[in-house]
Amino acid sequence: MQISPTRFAVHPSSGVPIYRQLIEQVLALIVSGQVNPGDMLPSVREMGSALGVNMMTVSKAYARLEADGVVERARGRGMLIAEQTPQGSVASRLAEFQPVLEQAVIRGRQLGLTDRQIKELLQELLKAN
Amino acid sequence: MQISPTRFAVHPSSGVPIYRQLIEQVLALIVSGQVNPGDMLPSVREMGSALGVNMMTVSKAYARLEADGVVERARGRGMLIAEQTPQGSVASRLAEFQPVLEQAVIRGRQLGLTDRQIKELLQELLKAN
DNA sequence: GAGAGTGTATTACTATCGCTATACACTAAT
DNA sequence: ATTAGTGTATAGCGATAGTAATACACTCTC
Repeated sequence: MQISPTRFAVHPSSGVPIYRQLIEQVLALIVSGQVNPGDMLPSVREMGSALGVNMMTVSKAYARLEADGVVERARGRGMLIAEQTPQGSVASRLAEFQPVLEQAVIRGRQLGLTDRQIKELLQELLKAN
Repeated sequence: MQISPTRFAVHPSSGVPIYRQLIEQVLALIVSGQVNPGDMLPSVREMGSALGVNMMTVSKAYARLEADGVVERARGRGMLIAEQTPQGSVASRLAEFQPVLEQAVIRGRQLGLTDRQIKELLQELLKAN
């Protein structure tokens, strides 16, 4: 499937870098199952002109995603969503994930949320996706 | 209580800015109950020389914490841990927390972790602190 | 009021980041 | 081979971030 650039939107003055917004949106599309391995991302020129940003900015986002094994480059043809095959043992992936979740927990606690509120929100988020 | 500077450690070449490392560590000490409202942070000079960084770097961390209401400045005396009284309704705090947790969830999914694994890790982290 | 303890405003230097313009290299189809 | 489509290397510009040196302002104690 050809992924339409209308699936994406950036807010240049949001403080969040454009290329990072694109990365987040691609990842979100993948983990929520809206796009699948083999699907093709819009070309850097197409995406760039649709969003009003330079194609190199789009390329930078794609390059990061490729480095993380999220997409694959098909030379001369474009970028396609890769088969999502996590590397390493479950234990090592959990170890990588732990500090991420831990920071979120600290923030939640600092906001004065109860354990229960945190758990319920997680439950919702897991269900929503 | 006077908080000892030996409770802190920074890794200047870690890529994470020093002042940000300090902020994280102060927050972690608070949410885990290891320090309490009224406790005094090390002076910027003491902390700075103990960690081998400039006192202005420490001051920057303290300033951020103060702006977030985490610590209070006692002019001429030092910085002390503030009473942690979250502002705003529970709903607004949950709204603020949601994107934070959501990003963590996306990362976990991308690492190929199951909902169950994510929930169990959260459970552990909540219990640990 | 002097001294020793606080934090901070100012200034400056460096490195990195984020974005862009342009020219190049590759692939597929004609 | 040519063409039209891919992504990318390179270089440069502007802004911001991170750290530091110095001088200042405040508070408490004596």
